[in-house]
Amino acid sequence: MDFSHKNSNPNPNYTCFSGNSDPVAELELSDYLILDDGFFEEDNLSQSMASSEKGIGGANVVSGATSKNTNIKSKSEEKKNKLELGHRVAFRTKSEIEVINDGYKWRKYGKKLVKTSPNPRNYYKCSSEGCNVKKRIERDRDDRSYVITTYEGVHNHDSPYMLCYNQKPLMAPNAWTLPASPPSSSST
DNA sequence: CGGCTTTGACCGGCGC
DNA sequence: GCGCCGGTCAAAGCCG
Repeated sequence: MDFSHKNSNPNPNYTCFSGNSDPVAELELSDYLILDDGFFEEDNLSQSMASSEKGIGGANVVSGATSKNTNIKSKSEEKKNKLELGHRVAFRTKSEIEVINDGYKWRKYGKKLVKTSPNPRNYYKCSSEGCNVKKRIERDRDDRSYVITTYEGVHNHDSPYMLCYNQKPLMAPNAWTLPASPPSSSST
């Protein structure tokens, strides 16, 4: 697996976390799935995950769905973007905490109790300006010690941790704080 | 005071 | 056409 893509999906085992009492160190990545084009039925998430445990590591990171960097003008517009992006990734991690620190800054915008799971599903958006990536977090309905995280979209900026990692040997306490504008290194 | 979380309401899609 | 369900919005409250 290659997690080193600049703009690709977040890696739970991020290097920069080390030495900062990071929660990630307490979890283990159990499964990693690509949900591009939505071939994956969320309703079967747990079951598919469980079965996939027989052979972990077969998924490849699919990059190339460059973010449209669209400002949301309406719900329909957003849904359209979602369809255009069509770039989803889900993975299951064994963790006591639900919010996996993946190096990006997320803002919670919703919480919903869904039929497919006894556990509430939490909705997060990337709080970085212009970045329209979303993620859903819910506990595995079969094994609540696992957290299922689904990412939707691709970040059009580097992770704050990445910046930190590139600039400093140690992470500043407020490393979350992003510069006013995304780094110019983002794809154009 | 600013940013974030919480939570109920609302909206659109889908199945019956 | 109706009801259900998932996803999102937005106001209010909380916290640093």
